[in-house]
Amino acid sequence: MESEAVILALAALAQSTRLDVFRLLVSREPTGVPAGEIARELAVPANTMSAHLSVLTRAGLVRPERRSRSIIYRADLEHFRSVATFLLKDCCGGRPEVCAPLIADLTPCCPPKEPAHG
Amino acid sequence: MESEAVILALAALAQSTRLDVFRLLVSREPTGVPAGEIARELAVPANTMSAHLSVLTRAGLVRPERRSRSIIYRADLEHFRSVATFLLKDCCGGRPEVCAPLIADLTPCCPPKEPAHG
DNA sequence: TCCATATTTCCAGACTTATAGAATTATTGT
DNA sequence: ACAATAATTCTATAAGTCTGGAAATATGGA
Repeated sequence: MESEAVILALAALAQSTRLDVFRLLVSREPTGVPAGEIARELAVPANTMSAHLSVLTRAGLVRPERRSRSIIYRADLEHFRSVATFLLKDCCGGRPEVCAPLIADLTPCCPPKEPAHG
Repeated sequence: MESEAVILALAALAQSTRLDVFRLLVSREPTGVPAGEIARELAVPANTMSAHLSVLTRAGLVRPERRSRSIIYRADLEHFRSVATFLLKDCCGGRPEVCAPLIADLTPCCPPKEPAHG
């Protein structure tokens, strides 16, 4: 991942409406949400929301797909993960003491795949 | 962590000079680097750099400490980690399939503490 | 006190972002 | 073709950011 792409993603998320949109779309994976409904749920005018969705799309964090009259937006979790990876490796490279507690913190919600016996 | 604080941190890192500063300071932990040297190494005028350092400081990502005539800046890795945790739990809550590969990706560089026998 | 060093604050200009009204485009049904 | 629905683009305004020259502030040494 290029640092230019990371900056684009960080800038996209560094705005409260857009952070809310991204969280909403993550919570609605894998179904996605039409643009109008996003605007309604977050109480933002449709055209303003359209501008925000365009920023998130350019940043690669969401992807639009037309379905009949609606345009369904979905979070691109792969892209988000690669941004997070860049950030953490940047920080972690040579400094395990930083990421180890983060992994410890994350593991309870994301258990590494195990054979089902416990 | 408040989402307001996260937005501040994301905005601070969403700028190439500041991302470079943060990376530099992470690589120079725990010694830190004086403001003037940061400016020199990144080829940015001192007053411009001062503005960027102020943004990073307000965001909680770095901390200044005066030592004689110099002001030494250090990365605040704890704060950075709590930003990363917020972002990933936001994404991860209920969706282990997102963070599991990230943990897998991170683990080689940040081995969980083990008794020394390997 | 006077000077040099290190950094910040003040200020202004250029640029970018956030917002939303009005108009436009795309799709579907009658 | 016409109307209704869904979303975007056009446009303008207000607000915020980035940059760096000039001035100001803090520190330490002679």
